[in-house]
Amino acid sequence: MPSPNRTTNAEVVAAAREVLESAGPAGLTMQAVATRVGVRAPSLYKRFHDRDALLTAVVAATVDDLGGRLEEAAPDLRGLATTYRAFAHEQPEAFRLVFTPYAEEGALRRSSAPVLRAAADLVGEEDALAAARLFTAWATGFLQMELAGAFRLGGSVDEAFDYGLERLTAGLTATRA
Amino acid sequence: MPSPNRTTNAEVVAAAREVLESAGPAGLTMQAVATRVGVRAPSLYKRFHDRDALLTAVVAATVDDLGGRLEEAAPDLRGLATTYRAFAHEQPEAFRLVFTPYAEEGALRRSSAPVLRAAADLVGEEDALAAARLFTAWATGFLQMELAGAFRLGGSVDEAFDYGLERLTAGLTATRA
DNA sequence: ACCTGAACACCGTTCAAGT
DNA sequence: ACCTGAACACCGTTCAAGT
Repeated sequence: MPSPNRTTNAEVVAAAREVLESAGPAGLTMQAVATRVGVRAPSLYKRFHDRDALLTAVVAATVDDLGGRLEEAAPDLRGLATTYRAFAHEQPEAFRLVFTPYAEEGALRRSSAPVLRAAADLVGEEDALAAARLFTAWATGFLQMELAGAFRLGGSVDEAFDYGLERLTAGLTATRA
Repeated sequence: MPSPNRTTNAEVVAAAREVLESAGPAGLTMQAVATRVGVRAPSLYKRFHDRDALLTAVVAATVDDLGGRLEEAAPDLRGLATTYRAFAHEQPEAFRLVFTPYAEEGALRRSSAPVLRAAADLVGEEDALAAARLFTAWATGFLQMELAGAFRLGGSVDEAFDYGLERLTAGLTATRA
């Protein structure tokens, strides 16, 4: 058996995540990833069908990572929001890709369990899904705007985050009109 | 004066927006845009420094377009949310780029005026900015998730949108804790 | 069975030469 | 003054040939 495996899928994905964060999506080239794991670019095609498939794997690993952090977070909306935001700040480039067509629904569903539980605690099982979507949409949008620099003008971003979280929670617990 | 202008910046941007929607970001090549306006790719560099500059112009035009739609919308949060969502469905590829580093803060600020007014009507001038950010973050995140297919499983997307809008409005108008 | 050099297609970009 | 063909660098991808 000549030429034993010189790398693994997991190692390639880890290298791709590092390249993504340090060089952005345009810098995430097959050659850059290959060099980092010590092979040549064509070898990556034995493991991933094409660059898109590698990107999909990168996003899946990112979502799993995020899901793990959320499992460890304080199990209420404030704890989840804080953890979610810290993750976005730590891995901004990968975070930007989480809600794109690169994300598979399976990974997204797995990572949303902690949010669903916190939502159910707050509003009951019946509205849990809609409440979780409200929370996730707000947090995701807020972080995308923050990362895009849409808050460059006016006011404290931290205060806007706190205000949003507080009003959102108030809305979820307010009696139904 | 030989070789009079064979196109204009506005025409190039309009062509780029069409290519973007029909072929996605990867299909938005300088050649595809050039062909559509009847010149060769190198000619575009007389008008835009590089592809990134063209993309920035595309996003600016998109944000201005969105701002105009919001100005014409019913001036409350429900009217704005409906218009915002219709725009995202009509130009999904461009919408995805609005909250990326391609967006300039100037355009974003201009297009946010209607949201700021609706927010001020609801919560008063003091909290208008934070309330507008809460609303915009939720709507943006919701639409990004919807476009990414993150709602493929479970429940009606329309109902989730209505629920979010209703709870959000309730939270903004609830008395402060 | 995995890895690689060589090759090809395609794209962004530059620039000298046209009109 | 704007436009273009030709050229270059770079990247994704394929594949025959190595071990």
